[in-house]
Amino acid sequence: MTAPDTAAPETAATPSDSRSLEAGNTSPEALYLVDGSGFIFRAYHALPPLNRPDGTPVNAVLGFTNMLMKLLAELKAEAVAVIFDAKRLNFRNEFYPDYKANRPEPPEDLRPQFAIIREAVDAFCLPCLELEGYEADDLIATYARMASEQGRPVTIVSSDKDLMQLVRDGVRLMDPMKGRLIGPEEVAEKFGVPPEKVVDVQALAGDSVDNVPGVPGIGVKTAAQLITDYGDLETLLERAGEIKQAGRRQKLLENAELARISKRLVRLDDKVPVPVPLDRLRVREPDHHKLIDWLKVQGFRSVIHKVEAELAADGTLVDGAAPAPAAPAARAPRTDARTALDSRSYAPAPAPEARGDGVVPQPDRVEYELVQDLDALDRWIERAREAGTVAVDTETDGLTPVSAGLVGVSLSVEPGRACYIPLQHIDPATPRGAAGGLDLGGAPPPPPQIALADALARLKPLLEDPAVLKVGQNVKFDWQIFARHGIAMAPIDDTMLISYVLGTGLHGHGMDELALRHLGHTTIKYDEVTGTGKSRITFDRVPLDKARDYAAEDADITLRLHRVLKHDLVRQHMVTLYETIERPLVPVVARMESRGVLVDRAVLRQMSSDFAQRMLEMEAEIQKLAPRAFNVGSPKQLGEILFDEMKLPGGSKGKSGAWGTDSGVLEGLAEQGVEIAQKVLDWRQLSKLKSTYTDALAEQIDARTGRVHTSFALAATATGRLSSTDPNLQNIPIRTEEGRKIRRAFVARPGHLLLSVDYSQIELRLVAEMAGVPALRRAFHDGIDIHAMTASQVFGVPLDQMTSEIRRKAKAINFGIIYGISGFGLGRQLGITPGEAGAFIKQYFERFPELQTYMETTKAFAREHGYVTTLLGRRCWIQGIREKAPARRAYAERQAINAPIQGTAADIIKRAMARIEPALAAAKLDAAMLLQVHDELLFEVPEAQVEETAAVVRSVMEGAAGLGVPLVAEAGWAGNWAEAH
DNA sequence: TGGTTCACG
DNA sequence: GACGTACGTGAACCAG
Repeated sequence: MTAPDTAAPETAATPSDSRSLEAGNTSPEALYLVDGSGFIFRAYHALPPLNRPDGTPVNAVLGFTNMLMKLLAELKAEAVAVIFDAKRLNFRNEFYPDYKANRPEPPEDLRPQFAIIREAVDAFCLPCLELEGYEADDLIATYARMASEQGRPVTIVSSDKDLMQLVRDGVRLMDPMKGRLIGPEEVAEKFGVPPEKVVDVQALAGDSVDNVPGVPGIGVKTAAQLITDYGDLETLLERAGEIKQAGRRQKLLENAELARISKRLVRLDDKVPVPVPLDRLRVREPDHHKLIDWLKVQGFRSVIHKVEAELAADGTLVDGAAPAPAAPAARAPRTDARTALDSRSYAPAPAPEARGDGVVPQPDRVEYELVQDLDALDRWIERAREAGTVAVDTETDGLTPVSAGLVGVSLSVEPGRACYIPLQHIDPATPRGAAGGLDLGGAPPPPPQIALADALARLKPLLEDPAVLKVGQNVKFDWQIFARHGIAMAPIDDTMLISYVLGTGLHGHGMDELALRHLGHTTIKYDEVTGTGKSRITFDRVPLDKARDYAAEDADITLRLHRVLKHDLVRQHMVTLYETIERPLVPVVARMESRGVLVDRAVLRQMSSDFAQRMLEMEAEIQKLAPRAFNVGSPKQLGEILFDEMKLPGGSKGKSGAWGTDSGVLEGLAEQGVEIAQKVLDWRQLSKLKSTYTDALAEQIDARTGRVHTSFALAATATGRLSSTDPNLQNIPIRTEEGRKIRRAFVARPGHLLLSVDYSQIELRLVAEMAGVPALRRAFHDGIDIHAMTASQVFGVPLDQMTSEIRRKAKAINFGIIYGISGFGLGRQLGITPGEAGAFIKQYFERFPELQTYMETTKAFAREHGYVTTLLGRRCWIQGIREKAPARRAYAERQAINAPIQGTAADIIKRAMARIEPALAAAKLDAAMLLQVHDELLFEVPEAQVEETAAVVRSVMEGAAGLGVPLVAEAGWAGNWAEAH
């Protein structure tokens, strides 16, 4: 295929088009070459699904149209060509068939948009080019060379890094999404070599996206170093024997030919036969009737409005004749209003998991089977074995993994095809209490289903088969259910965790949300199946056909999500984090939850009644001090009493119009001798302890295990931390003496002790490491009191003259650094004015300039990419970092500062957790990990093994990161948690 | 359901 | 100079 008939620049162009050049125009005409193919995908991912009135998907078309308008309006380009890839195969495939072979087919709803996008180019009267046997990039390279030789400036509009090799003086790259210009300097920054050597670097480093092999084990950094040292690829390969590092030398010697092939793959051909002469690439005034008609067909009403508004502003009547085709400048409407595409450039970078390329062809129809006999089950197991990957989901009669009964299992091995195996269903009409297999006479018989034991006996070998990958959504739950039936599910993958790794902080990772986001599929909701509220039934009472539709869909969707997300994981280079940090944690945390922690109910009960008693007394006193009776537990009423009726000073109202009565406010009043304020504070503390801890915790003790089983959420936080719910065991009191008592109720079982090991100052150590602050690093190396050291440096007080007051200030600043410091926040913490706090911060940064640089660099990175990264490579997406409102942006910037620190600490303890179990096993120790509290791990240990266990755990924790700054873990043990610290 | 408060790291 | 604040969580309670 040559130039497509939709473009028709040859027929429309007249000799007059090139007049300005022939007339010897003094400023040579700038040429813009638009990488159309690259754009289609960017536009597709940037916009949500969108259909035109006839149902045809057009989200990529709209994105593309907006981009074209913006380009023409903002750049006032005179010469533009939009260039597309012709076909999947090109000359590169002749000598390397695998080139781009890992590129999946484009998504189904993108395919029809390719032709429409060419219509768009035509509607704007722009040349639309492609060349069979070559890629768009080759055409771009050729035109760029031709124009460059005529001394014309060239701008390549693309975000494809493969085009960076074309950059030179007079040829620049423009990233249309970010609006960033890329010249030789930026290329050198990215590749570590000047543009003309980019191909050599790429040839060595390879490219997994395009399936360019490169030399295994050599990345961009190493490649740039080698090319810089040896000058070019050929010289390097000839002299590879001289390389000192044995591994690198061997790799290069072995893979020299691969590198040469890679170079041929990545080097663009700048001498291809162009379909349209260079001087015909001109912008012409679009035919507005035609343009608007076309926009109408697409249903792009907002674009039409903009075109019309612009034409009216220009005095060009829509009804009037189109201006002469020879008009040299683009007359496309200016778009001041933010288009959908515009807004992308202000929003966070495109979601990494935005599905690129239809990895999963979505089925037109689904086939969900009810499996009620062993033959059918065996057929499914066989299919799973053949496929090597099976999505698994369990249905239970409860949400608590330690007690929920297994009701059924669903499996899927190919998109659109799944089964549900009911195992413990009962007839919906069974009277409550008659379940459980006991024949109480009146109960109707259960529906036909395979006996639980028989089914599990067949499933066990499959679920434990090392050659079959079991995929689940929140697979920790299913793992626990199966574990209770003697099945150790492995190996596993978890779509929720993959999604989390790709989009930490970007969105939720529940299945319903993921199905909608990636598959455009609305799932059947659990509530629709079981009902809600009082009339909710347990899943074992759901009629089988309904249960099948719901449960099989879960497995089906999980499998389809797995294909999409696994692919994105590779593309986003997040495989390592997922496989080394997140996935190994699933069984570890599952075991922690299943073990639970022993809580002494008697201690809690005693405390509850003690608290209740004291609260009653306090409340009586409070009422006596108040002008009238009120509800002490109501902040609203308290505020009215204190500030409206008692007219106390220092009150301020929040945005909801209510008086603030938080502890800070009450403490202020108490200091002035307001008795009621202190009493309310005391009452509140007890109220909190009683309702949130002593009462609630006692209720959470599981009837069958006698222990408390929290649930650790693996994909909940924006930084990579775990969180704990039902109950939250990560916020058990410790800071006050009264609260600390609650920890005495957390005990070890007979013959055991609780061992607590926690990282000392891990976040501050990470700051020292990541920001590279020599003074801080040295202090940690030397084991100096870090806050005192900081105080000494910032306030100029020698260590031996340090006072606790000065140290306290330095400590507050150190913490402030971790939180993304602000004068206001620090001032509030220290009880000084924001101005005074600002002066401290300034002094601090003068002493530790690396910190300020680090913070600025981090913010700039977040602004550019939309995310920040931890030391182990986790990406934390920061919403609002490009917000114009200063307050919101400042908030996002503080998050951007904090996330890499908090997130790295989270990564490190996760890695330690995964390593501790094998380390204990190797040392023949029987300790059991029970809880993780961000920088602390709690174990239940046989008394005789405590010291040895402490040593093993400390050593694993301290060695979990391998940093320059030492990590220190401290251990303590006792019969209860309060004293183990 | 949203706002407030407060427990933890 | 305005913006409205320290970062990350979850649970209980009140009030509408």
